[in-house]
Amino acid sequence: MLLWLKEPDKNFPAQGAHIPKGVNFVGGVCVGDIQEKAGLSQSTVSSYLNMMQKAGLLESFRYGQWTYYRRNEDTIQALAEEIRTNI
Amino acid sequence: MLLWLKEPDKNFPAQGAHIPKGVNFVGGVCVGDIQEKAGLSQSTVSSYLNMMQKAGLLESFRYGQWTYYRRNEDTIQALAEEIRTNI
DNA sequence: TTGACATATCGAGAAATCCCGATATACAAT
DNA sequence: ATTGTATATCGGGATTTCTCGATATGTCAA
Repeated sequence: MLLWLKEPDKNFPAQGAHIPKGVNFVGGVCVGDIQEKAGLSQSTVSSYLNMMQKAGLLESFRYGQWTYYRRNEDTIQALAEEIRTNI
Repeated sequence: MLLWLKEPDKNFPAQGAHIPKGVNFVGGVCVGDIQEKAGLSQSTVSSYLNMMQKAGLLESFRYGQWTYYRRNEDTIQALAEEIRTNI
C-alpha cells in the first residue's frame, strides 16, 4: 500500500470527487479504492491504514464520509534513513 | 544480533582462540558467545544465525567444532539501500 | 427521520513466527 | 573406542500476526 501511494495517479482512479473546493490534499486516496486494489476485506484495509497513520507513515483527512490517506514522506524517509545508518 | 556484530570487540569476549594460524576471518563471533549474550536457547540462536546466513546477511566459517559468524556488510548495505530508495 | 453508503471497531479463527527441549552430528582429546 | 564439547536439526507448544465477518459510527440525501 505504501508503494502504491507513491504514485496515486498510476495506481488508483482519479480522486478528489468528494473533496470540497479550496482544500489542498493532493495525493490522497480513499479507503475504498485502496481496498479494492488490495483485494482484502474492508475492515482489514481500514485498520492497516489506521495503524500506518498512527505510526506516522501516512496522514489522513476526512471529507464527509470519505477518508483519504496519503504518504507522509518526511517520516517515511526518516525511517528509511534510520534503517540505513543503523542497521 | 546484527547490531551486536557491528562491534564484536565491544559486545563479545575476544575471539579467535580456536582459529588456526594463517586464517583470516576478522570480526567473527562463535555461536556460544552470541547465545550467551542473547539469553535465548542454543537451538534458537543457532537457527537464527543459520537463517541470516542463508539470507546472505551473515557469513560463517567453521574451525573444528566452532562456527564463527560475522556480518556480510555488502548485502546488508545493499538491503539498506534498497529499502531507502524504494520504500 | 429514514435509508444508503463510507469507514471504523470488535471478536475470533487461521496462519505464521518465536522459542524451547530433545536429539543428532561433527570434531577433539583421551 | 569413548567421552566431552560446540553446533545443527527436529518436533511442537506458546505467542503474535493476519484477516475475516459482524456490527458500530458518522455522514449525506431524500
